[in-house]
Amino acid sequence: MRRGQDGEDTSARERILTAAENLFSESGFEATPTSRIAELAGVPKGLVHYYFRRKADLLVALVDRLPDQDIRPEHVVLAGDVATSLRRLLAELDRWQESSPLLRSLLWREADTHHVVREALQRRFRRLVELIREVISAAYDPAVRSDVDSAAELLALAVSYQHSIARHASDVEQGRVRMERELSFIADALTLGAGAD
Amino acid sequence: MRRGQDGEDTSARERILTAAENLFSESGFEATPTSRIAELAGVPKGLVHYYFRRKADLLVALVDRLPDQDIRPEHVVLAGDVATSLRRLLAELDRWQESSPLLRSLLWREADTHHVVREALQRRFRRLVELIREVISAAYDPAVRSDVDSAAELLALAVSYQHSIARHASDVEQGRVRMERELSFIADALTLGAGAD
Amino acid sequence: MRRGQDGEDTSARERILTAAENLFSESGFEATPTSRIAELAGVPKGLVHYYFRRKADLLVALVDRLPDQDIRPEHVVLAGDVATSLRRLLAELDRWQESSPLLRSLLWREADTHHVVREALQRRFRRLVELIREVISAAYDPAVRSDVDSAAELLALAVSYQHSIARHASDVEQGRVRMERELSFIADALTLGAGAD
Amino acid sequence: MRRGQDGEDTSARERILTAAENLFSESGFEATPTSRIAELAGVPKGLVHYYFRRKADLLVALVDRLPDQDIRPEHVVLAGDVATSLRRLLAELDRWQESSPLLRSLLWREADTHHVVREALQRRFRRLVELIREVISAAYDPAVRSDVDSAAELLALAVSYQHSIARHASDVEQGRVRMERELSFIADALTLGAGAD
DNA sequence: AATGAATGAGACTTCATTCAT
DNA sequence: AATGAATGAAGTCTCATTCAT
Repeated sequence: MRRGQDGEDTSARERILTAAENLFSESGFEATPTSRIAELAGVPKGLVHYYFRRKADLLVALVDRLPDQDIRPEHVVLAGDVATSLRRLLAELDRWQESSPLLRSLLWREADTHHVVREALQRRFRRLVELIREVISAAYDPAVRSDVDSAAELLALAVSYQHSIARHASDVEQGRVRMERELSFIADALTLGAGAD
Repeated sequence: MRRGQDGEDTSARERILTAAENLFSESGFEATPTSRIAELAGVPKGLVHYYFRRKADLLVALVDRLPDQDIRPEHVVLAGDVATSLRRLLAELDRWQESSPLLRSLLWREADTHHVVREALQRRFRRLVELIREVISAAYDPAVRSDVDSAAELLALAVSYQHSIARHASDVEQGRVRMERELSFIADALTLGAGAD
Repeated sequence: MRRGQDGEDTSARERILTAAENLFSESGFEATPTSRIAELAGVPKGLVHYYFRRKADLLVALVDRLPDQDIRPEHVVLAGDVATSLRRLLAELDRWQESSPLLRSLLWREADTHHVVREALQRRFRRLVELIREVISAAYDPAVRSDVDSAAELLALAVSYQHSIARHASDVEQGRVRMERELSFIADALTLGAGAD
Repeated sequence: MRRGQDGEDTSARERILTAAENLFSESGFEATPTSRIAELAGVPKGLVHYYFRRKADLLVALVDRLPDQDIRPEHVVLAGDVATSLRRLLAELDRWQESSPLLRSLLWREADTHHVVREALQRRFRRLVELIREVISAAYDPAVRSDVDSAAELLALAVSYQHSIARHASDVEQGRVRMERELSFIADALTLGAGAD
């Protein structure tokens, strides 16, 4: 089952986690039996509990496995153009989240009852706000501090909320349009706010 | 049936729904046994299923029972003062949501797997956006249409999101502060945007 | 609900029994909830138990309601022609059973566990054998007694068994053909047997 | 798993099936709780559903387990003596059915509602008719074809019906006598029929 | 290391039956 | 006489988890 160092044939443990991620996202943690995880991962039922003694351990491992948000602000910032900078950041985030269907719903879902998840979620949200704030600051020098914070939070909300309001194929494009409008609104607000000072 | 004489003593059916609302909010739909609902409502287990054949019917009934958002924009709008108008609207919303712990988490949680809930949630979100938009429009005449839409959506997100990021007692105040900042940001943006046209 | 003396609108009690008869025949006694009986009869659930305190009482009442086998041998016998006489008897029986879907399956089904039913079934089978025997005897004088008995039983079996082997529309005709052949066989046997003595 | 050393101690799965067979025969499928099956088999309740996900699967497995009717006509036929040949066949069948209390009642009982059972029953009945027909044909050459068919069917009915009319110990002997009479009747009919041709 | 049989607690649900009205 | 709310026992089935191998 295991390959030399980073073989194509992912390890059983990894396949279990991926199966769990998909099923949890689809039906929620409680409604997903470990047997279905084993089935989807193509491993015997016993192996799931061999690697993860309790079902909740899967959640913990899933959170640990979340990819680090390694976007460097420098790579997306276009000095003097807040709107474009933010647009590039969002594109980057999109690519990065694509790999994890988990993020879009599971995290928000289970945050209420699993504190491991809640903490991860809060951490990630804070990091997201920070990232946006950095991009705005870098792209737009004279910004008033408090303005930047609010703008960052609002945009972070817009990004995060994608998952609940717009969940089905048909709504994705609509969600994108909405976010573009909101991004413009915020960017304009910042620019004008500065000019008005 | 269990009324004393003033009919104030809520009916068994109602007690069951309230128990379900609280327990679902606390632990989620799947993780809440109907037996615990019966227990909390103080009724025999069979009665829960007498009124609600399947467990999911409780969710449907809960959604049906959601109080109508009967806030009239006229009551909160102060002409010419967008920020204050919005503040008054939010205060109104707060009072109105207070009665339903359900709203703050359950709806968002179960929207993924229960389409009845998802639809209700979307309906409510649309209504919320609309309400905010109306208040902004009423308070601030020369507003450019598209600006208003984005502003309304962003604020609606901020209001709605309350539930996930800031869930525990200690965070409530913090959330309120954040929302006040965001509200100001949006109101300023609108005012300035108009001036800049 | 009740009409004067024998009005068209059958009494609630009768409607319940008919509903029970149909549902029991279809799904068996155990698998039929009294609630579905009430539903089919168009009466409130409570009324079923008002008339029949225990569910098993329905079975008893159903057995009591079985129409008496009031076929008079004289009416079907053609002296000297056993085969035709039996054919006419079977036609008569057919008409008589038509009214009771119950007979064709329920009785046999529940005989094992409900002695009321078993006794009724045995009574009816004995009466059937007797009837056939009488017809044969009347149509065919010199018959040897033991022969007649066997012939009667065999034909009774053929008649009774209709219900299990041939149950669906398509098989009914086939069943009729089979019975006609068996009837002829038996009639021939009797005739020849006599001649051979 | 529970084998001592000689593998004679039947497996848990087998014990469950045997328990189900007995209880179903006794009280019918619907009226038998899986818990009582577990109890009689001496296994925990969960194990019944581990092997047979749904209760109806027990019925399917029971039908699959039915012993094949491997009686070879050659072994019972005495050329030229139809009655004796048939008597020997019936004796053979008796011995073979002895092992399965199931056959005598359950199959007929549940055929109405479980098509798996109905199909098995029909298959077995056809096979029984065929077997009898073969024995008659082998023992009695000049037989007219249609006669043989009817005779075979009638005797098959007599054999099969044993289960309902004569169910209790006291009736068994009586049933045997009846069948002997019917067998003789049929055998005579065939012999005479041939002579009369 | 890995597996699948085994377990038992407990979930949802159905239902005959009772009873106040 | 008639009803439908109410009850609780019991049924089927699921599932996380353990364990011998």
